[in-house]
Amino acid sequence: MAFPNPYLRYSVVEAALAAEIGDGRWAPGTRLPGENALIGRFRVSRSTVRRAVQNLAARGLVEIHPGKGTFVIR
Amino acid sequence: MAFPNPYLRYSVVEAALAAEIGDGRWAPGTRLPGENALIGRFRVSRSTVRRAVQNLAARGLVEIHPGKGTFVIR
DNA sequence: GTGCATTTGTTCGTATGTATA
DNA sequence: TTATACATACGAACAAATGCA
Repeated sequence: MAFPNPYLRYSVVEAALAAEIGDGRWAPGTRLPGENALIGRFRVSRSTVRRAVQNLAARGLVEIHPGKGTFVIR
Repeated sequence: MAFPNPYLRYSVVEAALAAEIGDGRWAPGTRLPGENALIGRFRVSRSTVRRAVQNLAARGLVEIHPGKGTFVIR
């Protein structure tokens, strides 16, 4: 398929976070909510949150720092 | 069936790992590569890897420890 | 220096849905 | 219909890195 299925949970989470980063809801350098917070907010599992965040990292939107958190790049 | 079909993917993975254990590539007590590593190495799905490894466990070649890994017995 | 809490990393367990032969 | 195989998704446990009191 050419386009990712928008109903895939990790895609939903990823898109929501990417949109908020694009909107400037989080300034560059700020920390994203942690995995537990995202789990609560999106009502998904940790693995789903992790997949979404790792996709954002692969897209260059965030940087993940183990033990510290995930930070917005731009 | 008396003999497993060698073209079944899980049998291929199972046989490869069993051969490597028999060859001593992994000493007893060492940890096998995790499921994700085997997925990448054999280019199969997680369920296929899991089936292969569980067959090895049923044969007494490995011991599976959830949250830790899979370890060679002999 | 020690211990604890927080956060991300890793690994296996399980269930479900889809596609294929 | 059954068996294989893949992907998604949830959960649990263990582990490592970090920061702070």
